[in-house]
Amino acid sequence: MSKTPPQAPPCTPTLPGFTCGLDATLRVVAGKWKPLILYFLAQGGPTRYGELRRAMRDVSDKMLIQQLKELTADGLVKRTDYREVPPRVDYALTPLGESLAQALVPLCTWGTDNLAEVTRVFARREASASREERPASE
Amino acid sequence: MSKTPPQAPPCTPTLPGFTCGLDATLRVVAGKWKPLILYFLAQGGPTRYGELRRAMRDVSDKMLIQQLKELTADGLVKRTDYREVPPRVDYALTPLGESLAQALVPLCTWGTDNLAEVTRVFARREASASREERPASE
DNA sequence: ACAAGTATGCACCTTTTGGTAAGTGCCTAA
DNA sequence: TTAGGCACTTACCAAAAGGTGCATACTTGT
Repeated sequence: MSKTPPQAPPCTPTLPGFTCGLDATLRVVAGKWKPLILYFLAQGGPTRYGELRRAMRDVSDKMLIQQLKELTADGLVKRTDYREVPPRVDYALTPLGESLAQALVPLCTWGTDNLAEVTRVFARREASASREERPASE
Repeated sequence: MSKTPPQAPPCTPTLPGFTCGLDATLRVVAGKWKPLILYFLAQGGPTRYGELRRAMRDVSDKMLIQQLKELTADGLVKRTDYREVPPRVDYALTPLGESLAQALVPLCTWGTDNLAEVTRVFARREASASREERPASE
């Protein structure tokens, strides 16, 4: 028995509109930046918009704002607008958001632990990607 | 200065091409079906293509095949082709894939635990979505 | 006066993603 | 003979995701 399905994890099938709990979660955190935002907020505590923005490089204003809005609407983060003269706003996790951030920790750990393999994977992907673009030799 | 990161979780910043471990992981499992596939394989052991297909309703051949291909190329699942007359192929997790599946467990748990909230979230999303489509009343 | 920073909003556009439908080759059941 | 299942493959398309850049309203710094 080389592979023994260890034990049935809590992936209850036949839920309302979801395939399973994982499916439900994934739909909530779908979006290029949401998990990162959650995780970021989980580490630094309440954070101002600009800080977040600078911390997560490669994110555009539009995207960050949009994702923050959704997370807020979904009750995962709380937005505080101090209604000051130069605008000041900060974002913090709600309890719900915090619990989700906790659930993300193993993924982060996995990524760090297997960074070597992941890096190789991406090297391969990009290699084949560029091969497709230039069918003719270098 | 004012902001003290409480304790540094395993989200090592300044990695090769990734923001952090979480970022790395997310890029590997990006794709509407990948986490589900991994999770599914983690539960059921080696599975034939058709079984997977039927189990994950709402997935098209194109998508399932494509994602399985990528997962295979990325070393997360192993494809076994029995080269039989009516084609027979099955898929199983590699050790790497298995470890990633483990890391997904908390997400699944979160989803099941917070199913009520998640469901509400989606109800709200769809409500506002339809409101946008039909600016004028129902 | 002018640039810059603050937190957004908005219009426009490209890229990516995902879906549909058809086809392939081979075999079995009716 | 026709139908259907298997495990895909391909071409074509629509929708979603995401990016750029400009605008806002106000203040501070030069």
